[in-house]
Amino acid sequence: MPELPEVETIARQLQQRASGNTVTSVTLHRADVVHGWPMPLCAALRNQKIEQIYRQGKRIRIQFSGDWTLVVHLGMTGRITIANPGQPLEPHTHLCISLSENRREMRFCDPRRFGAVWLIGHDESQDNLRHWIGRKLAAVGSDPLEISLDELAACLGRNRRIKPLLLDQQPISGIGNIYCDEVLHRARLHPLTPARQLGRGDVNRLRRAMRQVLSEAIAAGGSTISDYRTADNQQGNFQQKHRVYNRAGKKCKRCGQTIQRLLVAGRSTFLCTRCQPMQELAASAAGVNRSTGQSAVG
DNA sequence: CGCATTTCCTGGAGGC
DNA sequence: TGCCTCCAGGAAATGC
Repeated sequence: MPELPEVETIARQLQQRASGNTVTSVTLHRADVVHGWPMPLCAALRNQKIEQIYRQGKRIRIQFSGDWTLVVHLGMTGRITIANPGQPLEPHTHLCISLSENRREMRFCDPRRFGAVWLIGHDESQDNLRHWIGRKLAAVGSDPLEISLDELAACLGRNRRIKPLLLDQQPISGIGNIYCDEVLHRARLHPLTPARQLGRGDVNRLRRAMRQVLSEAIAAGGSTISDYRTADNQQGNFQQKHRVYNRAGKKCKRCGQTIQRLLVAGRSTFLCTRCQPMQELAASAAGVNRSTGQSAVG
């Protein structure tokens, strides 16, 4: 399940190995992985130079000369790899972009097809993005590695539980089920804690936990649970450092308590109830930002 | 508004 | 060995 660290790892490798290349040809094996504007993608990208590849939330943006940007969402099982000439096609390879340098190919492969690609203009208007890509995908939330304390506090001033809020890509983009649980354990917050209830100290801990967990995971090349591979087709290593995710029944690496599994927002949720107790309502009253408590109408 | 549920899809795991 | 069922989940749509 590619989340921020996996997507960042892939984007950095692609930027290093593919940018500067010119596209010599494009083969689309499955037309329906292209969402949005019904654009002749292959023709549009041929002979265009790849200017830059970077991450935005969980998406990879590939910027071409000639005003085109290819946005890729890897969904659950998506991969983008750089293949050498003659390397056999993996099953479920949907899009191949041939590169000028050493006849290599950039390949998008996605067995479960929860992923997709969109071709948009560099400066596509928000109206167009909403229309062709969808409201949620058009909106870009704050990056968990760059969000300020005040911004994070503002995101949390909602009447929602902390886990569904972190999984919502609208306010904050990049965290998925695995890193959500890892971050909440590191921050010692119960996944069902009402976000509005968090005090300044909690928010600070949450922000620090996000930065620590995500940057350590990037340094480890991401987490390989099943399908994830880097652009060089390597596995990540961070799964060995998971403290709660997929560890139900095992001992908490911090306190030794047995890790529990819950269902939150329809997702498997792993936590240590000793490290992440559900706080009493009264206990947090002192730290709550009351100024955001009023609901603005109109 | 928030939240649970369902939908899309395939491969891997477990039961018998 | 083989068949069956269940399960994983990102994000959208739907209903309460």
